Amino acid sequence: MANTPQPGTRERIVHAASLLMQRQGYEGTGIKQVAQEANATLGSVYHFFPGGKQALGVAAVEHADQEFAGLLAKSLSEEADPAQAIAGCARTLARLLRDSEWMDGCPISATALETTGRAPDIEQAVAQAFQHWRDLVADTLREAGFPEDEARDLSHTVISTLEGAELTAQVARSETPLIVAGKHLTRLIDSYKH
Amino acid sequence: MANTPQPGTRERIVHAASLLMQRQGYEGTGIKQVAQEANATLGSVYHFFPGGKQALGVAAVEHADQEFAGLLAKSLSEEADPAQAIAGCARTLARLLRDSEWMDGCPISATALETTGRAPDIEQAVAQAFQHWRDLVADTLREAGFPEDEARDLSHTVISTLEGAELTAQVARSETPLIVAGKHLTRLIDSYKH
DNA sequence: GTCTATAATAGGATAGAC
DNA sequence: GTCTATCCTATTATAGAC
Repeated sequence: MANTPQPGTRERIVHAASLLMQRQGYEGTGIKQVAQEANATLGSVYHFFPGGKQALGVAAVEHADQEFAGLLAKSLSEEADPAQAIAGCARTLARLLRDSEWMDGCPISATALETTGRAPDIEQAVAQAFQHWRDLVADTLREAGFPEDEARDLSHTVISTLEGAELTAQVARSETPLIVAGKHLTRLIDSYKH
Repeated sequence: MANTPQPGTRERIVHAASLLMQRQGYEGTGIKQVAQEANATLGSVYHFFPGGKQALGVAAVEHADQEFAGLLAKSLSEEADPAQAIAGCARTLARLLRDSEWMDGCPISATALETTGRAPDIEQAVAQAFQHWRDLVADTLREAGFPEDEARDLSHTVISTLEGAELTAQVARSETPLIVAGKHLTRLIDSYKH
C-alpha cells in the first residue's frame, strides 16, 4: 500500500491560498496571511512562486478546479439518473455550505470576479475550470443518451445555476436556493426525455 | 416638466463606487480611486461617508440594487408572458455584458463574495438586494396566475440562474451561457403551465 | 463642503544569511 | 529550502486651513 505522504510546503501553501481566496477573495487575501496559515515563511512562498501573487492565484484556482471536479464526479457517479445526480450534488453543496457556517461557497467565483479583465493568467485558469466542470456534466448527459447539442446546452445551465444558487444561498444564509435549484434542474433535464 | 438636476457630489461618489466595485470588487477598489473617478476629493468622500469604506460599500450596493431592479422591472413589463420576459432579460444582460467588453457583470456579486461573513452592513445590503429582485419576479409570476409556492420557488431559480449565467458568461467572454439560461428558464416556467 | 497634507498601517516584493 | 530584515508603495483614515 502506498504511504500517505505528509503534505510538502508547496502543497500546504497552495491549499491555504485556495481556502483563503475562496473565503476572502483574491484581493482580500494577503501573501503574508497565506504563509502564516500554511505554516510557511514568506521566503518559501516566493521560492515556490517566483511569479508572486498572480502565480499563487493561478495555482489556487487550479487546485480548486480539481477539488470541485472531484465532488462533481462523485455526485454524478452515485446515481444512475443524471437528473437526480445533479439534485444530489446541489444538496451536497448546501450541506457543505451550512456546515462551514456559510463561509465555503464556490472556491473560485470571488477570485474570478475580482480578476476578470485584469489578470489574464488567473482569468484563463478560471475559464478552464468552468469548462472542465461543464465537460463533466455534458459527458454524463451524453452517456445517458442525450443528443450532443442538448447535452452541451444543459451543461451550461447546470453549472450556471449551481454557481448562482451557491452564491445566493451563501448571501441569504439559507440552503433553500440550492435545494430549489436542484429540484428545478432535475425537472428541466427530465423535460428533454419526452 | 421637472428639471434634470445635475448630479451632486454625493451622487457622483456613489455612482463611481458602484461602478468600480462592480468591475474590481470591494477590496480591489480604493477610496482614492473612487474620489478621482467621481471628480471629488478625498475630503468630500469622508464628508459624505464618515463611516469610511464600509459605509461607501453599503451605499454602492444599495445604488446597484435600484439600478438592476429597474432593468428587471422594465424587462418584466415589456412582455405579457413572464417566461418570455425573463428570456428577454437574459438577452439584455448578455448585450450589456458584451458591449462593456465583458467588464460589467452583476454589480454586487463581487462585493457580496468578498465581504460575506466579514462586513455585516454590506452583507445585509446585499441580502436585501437579492430579496428585492426575487420579489419582483415572484410578484410578476403571481400576477400571471402562478400559485404562491410555485412563484416563490421559481423566483429563487430565476435569480440564481441569471446570476450564475452572468458570471460564467463574463468568465468565458461569451453570450452563450446567458442566452441558453434564458431559453431554459422559459422552458422551466412553461413546464408549470400544464 | 472642499481641499491639501500627513499620519499610521499594511500590502507585495527582494536580498542575503543560513 | 528556509528564515529574517527591509524596501517601496499603496491603503484607510484624520486634521485643519479655506
